[in-house]
Amino acid sequence: MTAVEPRFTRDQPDVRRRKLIEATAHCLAEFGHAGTSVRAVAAKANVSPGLVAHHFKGIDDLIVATYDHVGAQIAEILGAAVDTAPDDAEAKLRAFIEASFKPPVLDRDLLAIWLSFWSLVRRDPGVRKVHKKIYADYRRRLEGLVAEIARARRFKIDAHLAALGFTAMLDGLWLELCLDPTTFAREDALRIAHAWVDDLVAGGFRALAVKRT
Amino acid sequence: MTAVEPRFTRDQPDVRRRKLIEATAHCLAEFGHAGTSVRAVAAKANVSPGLVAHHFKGIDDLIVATYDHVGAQIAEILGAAVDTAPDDAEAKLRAFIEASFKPPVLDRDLLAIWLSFWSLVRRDPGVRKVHKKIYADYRRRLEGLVAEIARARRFKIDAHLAALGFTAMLDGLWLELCLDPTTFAREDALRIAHAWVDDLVAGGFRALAVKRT
DNA sequence: GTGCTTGTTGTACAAGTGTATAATAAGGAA
DNA sequence: TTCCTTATTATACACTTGTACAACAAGCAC
Repeated sequence: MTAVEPRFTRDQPDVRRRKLIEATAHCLAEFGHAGTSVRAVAAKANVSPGLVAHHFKGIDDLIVATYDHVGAQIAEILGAAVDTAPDDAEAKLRAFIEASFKPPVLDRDLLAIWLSFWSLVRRDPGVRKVHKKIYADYRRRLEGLVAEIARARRFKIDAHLAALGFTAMLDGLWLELCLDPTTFAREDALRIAHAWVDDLVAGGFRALAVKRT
Repeated sequence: MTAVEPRFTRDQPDVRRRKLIEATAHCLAEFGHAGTSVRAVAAKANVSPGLVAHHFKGIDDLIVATYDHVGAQIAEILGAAVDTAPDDAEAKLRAFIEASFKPPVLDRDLLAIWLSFWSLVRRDPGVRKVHKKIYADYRRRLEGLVAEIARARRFKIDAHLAALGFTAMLDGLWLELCLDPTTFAREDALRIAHAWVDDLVAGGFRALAVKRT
């Protein structure tokens, strides 16, 4: 009854790919972009280096897949926060803010993934495409909420521009908070973001009322 | 009269360091973080690889020096925009905005430097220190202008928080514009940033009036 | 001129990189 | 069971990387 345990286990391609993607995320978090190589990922996944090449074109391809995967997770978390909030555009916008500034969104490890992905955007058209899609979805959701608030409160605003600015502010706060949590706290970021909504609700940003030409 | 030209020229250490720093900036812009090695920098500077090691501890040290150098340049450009603007806080703030969204500040090459520096912040305490200093200076200038506007217009605001939010928005717009200039234009970024100032001048962001506890 | 300091080169080496390859074996199908 | 597909391993190769080192020479002091 000496069960000979197999030297390795076979996985379905998509299962193995997901495991490799998760290993890549851990490597980026632990070693950064420079320390994330095919071999490092393979070691993290307890797998031979050759297997990585069998499933992905290279380390860049793997990072793109990781961004795609993690990006979808984040979008789902933020989406869930909006969906479970009361049926009111302002409440949903505030729920979005709350979800943005707590884990797992507010997370240094996540920034590490984002940074190495951003550094690929310029050189790789495929990467650029994924980045564009994720950000477009991200902005569309906020733009819809802003437009709905304006409609309910009966004032005009260029929701597209307003959402662009709001997205940038959230992004900037998130980035700087992940980079260096000592300069200001997440409570500060929350106050700033909520104050922006206060101002929007009060009919602020009148300068953005006219549709851009 | 066959002038034997010297095989190489000797530079003062600080001169050579600056040349290497500029070569590093070019490498980061052209090849990205992954393609910026001691050898690549040396080649770009028409210098032997060994010389880089003679002046800098390694490639990371060089990137930090590059960030420090370029960061000071940018601070100077933005500072000059503020200083040459009319003696009015609002005008100065708007001049700051204008300078932020045109070259050489709005520049993909600059983002490449910033990205590779950000990716070092987490791991290296020295890098963290430089980053902290540059951002503190950056925010202090904006905070001063915001406070002056509030004083002149006789309303209360937490200038610290307001400047934090404004900085984040400028950062976010700048980042996304450098990453992908096709989604929105610099004119959009300008409108958004100026609208924020409009709102500030009109006494917006009243939610930030109370000093944080 | 002469000598000295040190910026600079060229080379060498060990370690790490991506990738290709043949050999292996896990696990489902028949 | 037997066969077959292919996920997986192990190894090898050519290349790049950071770093160390001795030799060299530019340019200043004298």
